[in-house]
Amino acid sequence: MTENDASVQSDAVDDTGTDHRAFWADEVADKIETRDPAEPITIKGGVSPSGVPHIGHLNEILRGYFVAEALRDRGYTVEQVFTSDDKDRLRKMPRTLASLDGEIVGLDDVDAGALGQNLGKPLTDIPDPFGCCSSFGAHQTELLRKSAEAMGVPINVVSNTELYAEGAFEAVTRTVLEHRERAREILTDYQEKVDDTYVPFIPQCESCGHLTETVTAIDLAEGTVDYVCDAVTAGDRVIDGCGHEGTATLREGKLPWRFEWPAQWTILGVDFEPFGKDHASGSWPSGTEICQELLTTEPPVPMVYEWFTYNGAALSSSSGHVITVNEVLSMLEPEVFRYFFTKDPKRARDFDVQRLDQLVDEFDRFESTYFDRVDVTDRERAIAERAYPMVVDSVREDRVRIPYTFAAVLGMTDDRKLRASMARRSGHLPDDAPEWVVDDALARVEKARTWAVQTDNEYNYRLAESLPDISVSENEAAALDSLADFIERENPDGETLQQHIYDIAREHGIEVGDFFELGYRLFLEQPQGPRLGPFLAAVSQSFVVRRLRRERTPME
RNA sequence: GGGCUGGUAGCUCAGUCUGGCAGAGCGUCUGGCUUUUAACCAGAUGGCCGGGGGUUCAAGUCCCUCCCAGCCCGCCA
Repeated sequence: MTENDASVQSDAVDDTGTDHRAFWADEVADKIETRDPAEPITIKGGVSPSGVPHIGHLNEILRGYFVAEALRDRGYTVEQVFTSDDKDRLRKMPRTLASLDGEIVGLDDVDAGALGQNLGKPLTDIPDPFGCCSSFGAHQTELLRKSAEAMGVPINVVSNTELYAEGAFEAVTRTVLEHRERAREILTDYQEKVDDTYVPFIPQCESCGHLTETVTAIDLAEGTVDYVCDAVTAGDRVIDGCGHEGTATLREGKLPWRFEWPAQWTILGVDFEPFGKDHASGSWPSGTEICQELLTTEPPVPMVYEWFTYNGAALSSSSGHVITVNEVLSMLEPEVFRYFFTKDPKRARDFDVQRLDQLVDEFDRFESTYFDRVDVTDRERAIAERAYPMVVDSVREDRVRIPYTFAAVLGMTDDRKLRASMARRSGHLPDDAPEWVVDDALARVEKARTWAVQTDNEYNYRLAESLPDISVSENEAAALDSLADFIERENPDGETLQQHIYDIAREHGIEVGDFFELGYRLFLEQPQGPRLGPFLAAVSQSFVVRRLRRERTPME
């Protein structure tokens, strides 16, 4: 995230002398570098902000981020821009929406009519159903901006609508219309339904505000097109036009996506852009051809990324199967989620919430690799050396990570002191750790706790703050008292205590399993739990003793 | 139908561009005093590298072919 330590700059040139790079972002950076780009180097991403922004959209930001960092590390000035393609038409109702604080809501909870009555218009010409932004498009763009911010990626968010309004597209639009014959020819190689009537400009009806497609005349001298506001098809449905016949300037409308994308490259001078596999065999090749033949500019260095799935199924804004950046960051530290994006973009990846612990463990290992604390392959080391500094806010070797599942266990109490002391007593936090290390380590507890609650998995315990209502036999009572005495007297470590629990159970003729269960019920109000000895050893001694004696004193 | 991208251990994935002993983590199993108890440690287990064919001294890796999944070839991104 910050300046890299010069000592870890890795040229990653292997001993065969070829320029194979361990980290994919360096391979991309190589390609950009060989084109001798003007500074600042421009890296772009972008989405049409019509549904709830989800973690898949983050590819457009994070993939570029790592390339940007790789280039910055080589001394280049890099600007990362993100176009919100907010002049796009709203073509159907999203199933869910998100408030500015990332809360997902159904259509019932907002002024859905604001959207429904405005199908066919640009997103930025539709009122915000939440009423908080200047338009629905602005609201959606703000969500994306906040996602990038939450991920700690500095990007310049550019509104497409504003680019049109300030005339940034005008020259390119003119060029495209001048060469509309050639434009049509190019497109027919990629799309079947491009016919003689195709015009690469979509005017906006001055009467109803819809983006319409029936252009009847083009006057380039005047810089206008005439149109009829006919119905347009959007997906499987038809959006009616108002029938108005009018004239639009080249700013009063937009380019079709296939032209808009290369136009953005040209206007913004884009050197690199990552895109999803949906573009790979469609708008990317047509876009490059349009760039080179019509606009006589060079398309950016491309990179295709595979899509994520979420809990095994495709992410889909329209169906509502989404997980937002906010939701992820309630369960993961930002650096862990950034780490997720360092993995090979060409690989389809599932974001599996049930197994977030695995991702976090992997991150911890990645961190340990950087600090040379684990035995790994050369390749793993090379990637960690390169990518780790880009992933964390600052490189600090004395940082301590509590294992994620154990952090979830610590979430059994809300008491910060108790969390810290349990972490210390269990050996996951050094006694002399400075305050910032403790804060940092414990930051994971809330995240892991949220994960445990959300997935309701086996780490979702709650420390019973008051004495659970359970009955114990005389025999069991004696055993519990004896255990309490032992703990009070010996202050044993976890393993000693674990051993002693067995001994006491046997001494009192209680089934070992039953005695453990009793212990779990007493402390967790559940029949099972973590290894009881180490667990009780980690909790405050006086609390444990009182609880074992079934005293109704409040927790300290 | 045509094209693009993937398919490696039970799971998550490295390794494929540039051919050289099939890898890691997790899980599982076993052990850690007479002990089922989710956090620890040690060891072990784990594979038709999607199938088949070819090139090569040597193929997970290169070539051909087939199967499976996703995407594009309408709109939109």
